[in-house]
Amino acid sequence: MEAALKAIAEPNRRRILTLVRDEELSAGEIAGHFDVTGPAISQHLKVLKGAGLVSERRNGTRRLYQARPEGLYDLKAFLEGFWDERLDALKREAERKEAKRGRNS
Amino acid sequence: MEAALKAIAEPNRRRILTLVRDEELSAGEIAGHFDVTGPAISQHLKVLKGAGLVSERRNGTRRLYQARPEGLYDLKAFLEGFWDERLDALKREAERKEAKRGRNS
DNA sequence: GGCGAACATAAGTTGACACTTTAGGAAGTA
DNA sequence: TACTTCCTAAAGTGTCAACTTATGTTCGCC
Repeated sequence: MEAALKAIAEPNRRRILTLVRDEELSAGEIAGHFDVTGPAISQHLKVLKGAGLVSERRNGTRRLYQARPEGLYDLKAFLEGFWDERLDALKREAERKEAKRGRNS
Repeated sequence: MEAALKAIAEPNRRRILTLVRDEELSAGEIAGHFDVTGPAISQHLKVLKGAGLVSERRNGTRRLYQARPEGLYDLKAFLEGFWDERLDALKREAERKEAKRGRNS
């Protein structure tokens, strides 16, 4: 999760991710959407791939990338868990107070 | 969302966030769980507060912090949207191919 | 084999950031 | 007021990461 989090913390990488979410694009096509140089995009793609957020497929001299939503699964689970367990804690707290009030009445 | 993402990309800040998720803790109590110095924790708390991930409440000479799950809402929505729209795109793609097959048969 | 296209990798620069030590401010206590 | 506690603010330092230009590397084509 750490790697995925670091990866999507960078705005350009989030943009790349949305670009290749629905369609497979080559590195050059991706780079065409940005102001930075090709190598910069290449490095970003490497980070995204290392984090498991994109897949790479070679086709001749080109490399095609596409999003891999499973790579975000752990992060999604972490966030949802954060909510759920927080709600559970609040619930337990409320029940504890309720029980205390019952004893005092 | 950007700020929240950068904030939780740092491991120590994630640990802080889980520490104050269910109970309100003072800056000193939080710092007690880490090896780094107090000021370092203070800076992390500042970042978390700036991102809307924790609330701060003063009580005498102490400052009490607690997680604010709403601060993660945008990020959660982004991740869920990433899945949902991706699935929609795949569905549309499948339907398009299905229609094409129908015409050719 | 030679050549160009599409990318990746290498090397170097710059800015951000997580940390440190030092100093300052606000609240409680004698 | 003086003193202590708790914490933040300021200033400095080392490391990392995002970018640049320059240099491979791999593939298709003549």
